[in-house]
Amino acid sequence: MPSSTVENYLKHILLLSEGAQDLVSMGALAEALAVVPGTATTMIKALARDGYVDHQPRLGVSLTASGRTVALSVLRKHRLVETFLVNVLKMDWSSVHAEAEKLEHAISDAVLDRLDALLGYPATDPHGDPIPSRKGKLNFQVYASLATCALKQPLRIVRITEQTTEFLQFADQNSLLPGSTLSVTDRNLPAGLATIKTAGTRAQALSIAAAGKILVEPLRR
Amino acid sequence: MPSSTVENYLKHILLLSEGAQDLVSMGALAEALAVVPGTATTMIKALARDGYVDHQPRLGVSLTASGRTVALSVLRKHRLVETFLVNVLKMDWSSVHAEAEKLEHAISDAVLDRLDALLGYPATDPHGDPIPSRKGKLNFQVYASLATCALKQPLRIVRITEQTTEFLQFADQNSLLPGSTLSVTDRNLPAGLATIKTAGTRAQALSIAAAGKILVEPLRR
DNA sequence: CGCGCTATTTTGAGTAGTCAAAATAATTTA
DNA sequence: TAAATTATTTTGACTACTCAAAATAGCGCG
Repeated sequence: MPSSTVENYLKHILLLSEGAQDLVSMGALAEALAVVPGTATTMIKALARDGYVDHQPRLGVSLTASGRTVALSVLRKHRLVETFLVNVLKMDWSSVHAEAEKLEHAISDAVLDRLDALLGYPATDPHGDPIPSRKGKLNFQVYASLATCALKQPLRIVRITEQTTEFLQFADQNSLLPGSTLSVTDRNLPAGLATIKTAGTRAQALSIAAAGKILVEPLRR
Repeated sequence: MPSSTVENYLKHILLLSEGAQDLVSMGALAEALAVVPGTATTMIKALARDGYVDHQPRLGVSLTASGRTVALSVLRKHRLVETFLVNVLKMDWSSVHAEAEKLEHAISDAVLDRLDALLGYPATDPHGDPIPSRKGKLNFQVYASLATCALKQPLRIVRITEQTTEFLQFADQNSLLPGSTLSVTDRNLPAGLATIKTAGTRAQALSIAAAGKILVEPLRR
C-alpha cells in the first residue's frame, strides 16, 4: 500500500504528463509538490526502485504501468470527492480542491464505489476535469481554450484547468463555469488580452494566460 | 496541527479513560495502538512536551485540556463519518469502523459541519456511541449491560461497545442492534453464560463477556 | 573549443515514528 | 523481607521523508 506521499508524487507526474506524453522534469515535479529539487530526486529514485516510475537521470521521469494505476486511482478519488463535496454537501466550488487533497488518500475503493453510485456515475467533476473510470480509463480529450479557439463563434465552457481558490473564485464571479456559453470577440496578442462576451452581459477583457485555462467546445456540433 | 499519529494517541487515551477517570496505563495504550510499550513511552513523552498529556512516569497518562479538545474532535469526526457511511452510503454496519479510522484524520471541520447537517445532527452513531458536540461536549451516560441488568425486565439495546467486524456481524445476525428490545431470562455466573429472549425468537445463550458489551436501558421508563 | 549558466544529483544532517532488547522500578508471592 | 514476576523506561538502530548546500552534468554562446 503506497503512502500518501508516494500517491502524491505519482498523481502529480500523471498530471504533469497530461498531453505532453514525454518525460516530466525534476524541476516541474518538485515545484508541483512544493519540495526542493533534491528531495524530488531522492524520492524518485525510491519510486523507481519500487517499480512505480522509470527514471532517466538528468532527463526526467515517467510512470510505469503500476505507477499509472496508482495515479489514476488517486485522481479518481480526488475528482469524485470534489463532485460529492459540491453536489451533495453544497460546498463552495472554489474551496473543494484543498479538501479533496486530503481525502483522496484516506478513502477506500469500497466507499468510493458507493459515492460514485450516489452521484450517478459522473463523467467529470465540477471543474469539468474528467473522472477516470474504475478500471483506469481516463477520457482524455483535447479542447481549444479561450486563448486558442476561433473568434466570434458560439462556445460552451467544458473545463477550468486551474484549481487555485483565487482563480476559481474569479471564474465563479464572472459566470465562467462549465456549461455556460460565450464567444471570444477579439484577441490582442501583443497586449496579451482577449475580449469575451457572455449572453446578457457586456464584453469583458481577460488575460491570454487566464483565457488559456478555460477550455471550450463549439456550440451545437 | 497534530499529525494523525498524535490524533490517534489522544483519541485512544480518551477512549481508555471513559468511565475510569484515572490514569491510562502504558500497557493498555500500547495495546490499543498496536505498538510495543517502548514506543508508547517515547511518544507520550513527546505529547507531554507539546502539552497534550500529563505523564506520571510509571503510573500512566491523562489528557490535558488541549489534548482532550483534540481527542473529542477526532472522536466526533469518527462517529459522524460512521453515521454517514451507514445512513447515507448504506454501507455495512460491521465494516465502517475501519473506514472511519482513516477518514477521521483527513476530514476538515468545514466538511464535518455539512455532514452533520445532512445527517440531521445525530446524537449517536449506528453503534449507539454518543457523538461529541461541536463544542466538545460528550454525553456520557452510564448504562447497564446484558451482563449486569436486572433479570426478566423488558429492555432496549442502546449501544454496542465493541467495534470489531466479527462482533458486530454476530450482533447483526442475532438482531442485537441498538433499538431492538429483549430481556435477560437467566444468568449463570459459574458457567459464564447469560440467556436472552428477543420477541418472536426462542431463547439463546450468550457469554457474559459478550453480554457486557451490549448496553441496555429499561423499556418504558 | 572552452566558459558560464541552469538543472539535477549528491552529501550530510534533521524530524517523526517505529522496533528489539537491555535496564530499571514496582508489586506480588513466598 | 527477599526473591520473583510484571510493567515501564531506556538505549541503539532503522525507515520514510525532508532541507541546505556543495558537486556535477549538459547546454548554449561567444
